[in-house]
Amino acid sequence: MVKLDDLLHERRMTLTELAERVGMTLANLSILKTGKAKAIRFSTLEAICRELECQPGDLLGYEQE
Amino acid sequence: MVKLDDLLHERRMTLTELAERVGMTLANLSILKTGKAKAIRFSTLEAICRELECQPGDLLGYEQE
DNA sequence: TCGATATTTATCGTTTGACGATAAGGCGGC
DNA sequence: GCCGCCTTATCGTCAAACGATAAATATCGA
Repeated sequence: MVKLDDLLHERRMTLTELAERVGMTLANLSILKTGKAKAIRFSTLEAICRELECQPGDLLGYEQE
Repeated sequence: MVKLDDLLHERRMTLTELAERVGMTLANLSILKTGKAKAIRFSTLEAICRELECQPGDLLGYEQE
Protein backbone atom coordinates (compact mmCIF):
# COMPACT_ATOMS: atom_id res chain seq x y z
CA MET A 1 0.00 0.00 0.00
CA VAL A 2 2.67 2.54 0.91
CA LYS A 3 5.50 2.07 -1.51
CA LEU A 4 7.98 4.45 0.02
CA ASP A 5 10.71 1.87 0.19
CA ASP A 6 10.86 1.38 -3.56
CA LEU A 7 10.90 5.09 -4.24
CA LEU A 8 13.69 5.69 -1.78
CA HIS A 9 15.82 3.01 -3.32
CA GLU A 10 15.22 4.36 -6.79
CA ARG A 11 16.15 7.84 -5.62
CA ARG A 12 19.04 6.48 -3.58
CA MET A 13 17.81 8.46 -0.64
CA THR A 14 17.72 7.35 2.97
CA LEU A 15 14.67 7.69 5.14
CA THR A 16 16.73 9.89 7.39
CA GLU A 17 17.45 12.30 4.57
CA LEU A 18 13.84 12.36 3.48
CA ALA A 19 12.79 13.10 7.03
CA GLU A 20 15.06 16.12 7.12
CA ARG A 21 13.90 17.33 3.74
CA VAL A 22 10.21 17.11 4.46
CA GLY A 23 10.69 18.34 7.99
CA MET A 24 9.21 15.52 9.92
CA THR A 25 10.60 13.07 12.40
CA LEU A 26 12.28 9.91 11.30
CA ALA A 27 10.06 7.97 13.66
CA ASN A 28 6.84 9.08 12.05
CA LEU A 29 8.12 8.60 8.55
CA SER A 30 9.13 5.09 9.47
CA ILE A 31 5.63 4.36 10.69
CA LEU A 32 4.29 5.58 7.39
CA LYS A 33 6.79 3.60 5.39
CA THR A 34 6.12 0.35 7.17
CA GLY A 35 2.39 0.66 6.64
CA LYS A 36 1.49 1.32 10.25
CA ALA A 37 -0.10 4.70 9.70
CA LYS A 38 -3.88 4.76 9.55
CA ALA A 39 -4.20 8.08 7.78
CA ILE A 40 -2.20 10.84 6.23
CA ARG A 41 -2.50 14.55 5.92
CA PHE A 42 -2.53 15.82 2.39
CA SER A 43 0.12 18.33 3.38
CA THR A 44 2.41 15.49 4.38
CA LEU A 45 1.69 13.55 1.23
CA GLU A 46 2.43 16.64 -0.77
CA ALA A 47 5.72 17.29 0.98
CA ILE A 48 6.92 13.76 0.42
CA CYS A 49 5.89 13.79 -3.22
CA ARG A 50 7.64 17.11 -3.68
CA GLU A 51 10.92 15.77 -2.36
CA LEU A 52 10.68 12.50 -4.21
CA GLU A 53 9.39 14.18 -7.34
CA CYS A 54 6.55 11.78 -7.66
CA GLN A 55 2.80 11.57 -7.65
CA PRO A 56 0.57 10.24 -4.87
CA GLY A 57 -0.12 7.27 -7.08
CA ASP A 58 3.55 6.36 -7.01
CA LEU A 59 3.46 6.31 -3.24
CA LEU A 60 0.07 4.74 -2.68
CA GLY A 61 -1.38 1.77 -4.49
CA TYR A 62 -2.76 -1.69 -4.07
CA GLU A 63 -1.18 -3.32 -7.06
CA GLN A 64 2.52 -3.73 -7.57
CA GLU A 65 3.88 -2.52 -10.86
CA MET B 1 -5.80 17.14 -6.18
CA VAL B 2 -8.85 15.04 -5.38
CA LYS B 3 -10.28 13.90 -8.69
CA LEU B 4 -13.44 12.30 -7.43
CA ASP B 5 -15.64 14.29 -9.73
CA ASP B 6 -14.10 12.88 -12.88
CA LEU B 7 -14.28 9.33 -11.62
CA LEU B 8 -17.91 9.68 -10.66
CA HIS B 9 -18.83 11.02 -14.04
CA GLU B 10 -16.96 8.24 -15.77
CA ARG B 11 -18.72 5.67 -13.61
CA ARG B 12 -22.03 7.53 -13.96
CA MET B 13 -22.40 7.34 -10.24
CA THR B 14 -23.74 10.06 -7.99
CA LEU B 15 -21.99 11.17 -4.85
CA THR B 16 -25.10 10.10 -2.99
CA GLU B 17 -24.80 6.57 -4.26
CA LEU B 18 -21.10 6.42 -3.49
CA ALA B 19 -21.80 7.62 0.02
CA GLU B 20 -24.21 4.76 0.57
CA ARG B 21 -21.85 2.22 -0.91
CA VAL B 22 -18.84 3.21 1.12
CA GLY B 23 -20.94 3.79 4.18
CA MET B 24 -20.12 7.35 4.93
CA THR B 25 -22.17 10.49 5.03
CA LEU B 26 -22.81 12.51 1.95
CA ALA B 27 -21.63 15.60 3.75
CA ASN B 28 -18.18 14.27 4.44
CA LEU B 29 -17.76 12.82 1.00
CA SER B 30 -18.62 16.19 -0.43
CA ILE B 31 -15.93 17.83 1.64
CA LEU B 32 -13.45 15.34 0.28
CA LYS B 33 -14.61 15.79 -3.28
CA THR B 34 -14.39 19.54 -3.20
CA GLY B 35 -10.86 19.46 -1.84
CA LYS B 36 -11.69 20.75 1.60
CA ALA B 37 -10.45 17.75 3.51
CA LYS B 38 -7.01 18.07 5.06
CA ALA B 39 -6.34 14.39 5.48
CA ILE B 40 -7.81 11.00 4.79
CA ARG B 41 -7.85 7.67 6.51
CA PHE B 42 -6.44 4.88 4.46
CA SER B 43 -9.53 2.86 5.27
CA THR B 44 -11.67 5.52 3.65
CA LEU B 45 -9.43 5.76 0.62
CA GLU B 46 -9.58 2.01 0.30
CA ALA B 47 -13.36 1.91 0.52
CA ILE B 48 -13.75 4.55 -2.15
CA CYS B 49 -11.26 2.88 -4.45
CA ARG B 50 -13.00 -0.42 -3.95
CA GLU B 51 -16.36 0.98 -5.01
CA LEU B 52 -14.96 2.94 -7.90
CA GLU B 53 -12.65 0.14 -8.90
CA CYS B 54 -9.69 2.42 -9.09
CA GLN B 55 -6.30 3.04 -7.57
CA PRO B 56 -5.38 5.79 -5.13
CA GLY B 57 -3.45 7.40 -7.94
CA ASP B 58 -6.66 7.77 -9.91
CA LEU B 59 -8.19 9.66 -7.05
CA LEU B 60 -5.23 11.69 -5.91
CA GLY B 61 -2.80 13.57 -8.09
CA TYR B 62 -1.30 16.91 -8.87
CA GLU B 63 -1.19 16.70 -12.60
CA GLN B 64 -4.23 16.33 -14.79
CA GLU B 65 -4.12 13.51 -17.27
C1' DT C 1 -42.33 27.67 -12.33
C1' DC C 2 -42.55 23.78 -9.36
C1' DG C 3 -40.74 20.01 -7.36
C1' DA C 4 -37.56 16.34 -6.91
C1' DT C 5 -33.00 15.05 -6.61
C1' DA C 6 -28.17 16.11 -5.81
C1' DT C 7 -24.74 18.70 -3.68
C1' DT C 8 -22.67 22.04 -0.71
C1' DT C 9 -22.02 24.20 3.60
C1' DA C 10 -22.31 24.65 8.44
C1' DT C 11 -22.39 23.34 13.40
C1' DC C 12 -21.61 20.39 17.18
C1' DG C 13 -19.77 16.43 19.41
C1' DT C 14 -16.92 12.29 19.64
C1' DT C 15 -13.05 9.83 18.63
C1' DT C 16 -9.20 8.69 15.99
C1' DG C 17 -4.78 9.30 15.01
C1' DA C 18 -1.03 12.37 13.06
C1' DC C 19 2.93 14.27 14.51
C1' DG C 20 6.65 16.02 17.73
C1' DA C 21 9.93 14.84 21.19
C1' DT C 22 12.45 11.47 22.98
C1' DA C 23 14.54 7.15 24.11
C1' DA C 24 15.71 2.48 23.51
C1' DG C 25 16.52 -1.51 20.73
C1' DG C 26 17.99 -3.89 16.52
C1' DC C 27 21.00 -4.61 12.59
C1' DG C 28 24.52 -4.60 9.22
C1' DG C 29 28.95 -2.93 7.74
C1' DC C 30 33.53 -1.41 8.77
C1' DG D 1 32.86 -2.38 19.27
C1' DC D 2 31.29 1.71 16.96
C1' DC D 3 28.35 3.95 13.70
C1' DG D 4 24.79 4.97 10.60
C1' DC D 5 20.18 3.65 9.60
C1' DC D 6 15.85 2.08 10.85
C1' DT D 7 12.13 0.44 13.90
C1' DT D 8 9.43 0.54 17.91
C1' DA D 9 7.49 2.50 21.92
C1' DT D 10 5.61 6.02 25.10
C1' DC D 11 3.58 10.29 26.14
C1' DG D 12 1.35 14.55 25.13
C1' DT D 13 -0.88 17.92 22.18
C1' DC D 14 -3.67 19.11 18.73
C1' DA D 15 -5.65 18.64 14.13
C1' DA D 16 -9.08 16.81 11.80
C1' DA D 17 -11.98 12.82 10.23
C1' DC D 18 -16.36 11.44 10.53
C1' DG D 19 -21.34 11.05 12.22
C1' DA D 20 -25.66 13.33 12.78
C1' DT D 21 -28.30 16.80 11.37
C1' DA D 22 -30.16 20.77 9.15
C1' DA D 23 -30.36 24.45 5.97
C1' DA D 24 -29.01 26.56 1.77
C1' DT D 25 -28.01 26.14 -3.06
C1' DA D 26 -27.78 24.01 -7.62
C1' DT D 27 -29.65 21.37 -11.38
C1' DC D 28 -32.91 19.67 -14.21
C1' DG D 29 -36.92 17.84 -16.17
C1' DA D 30 -41.97 17.93 -16.43
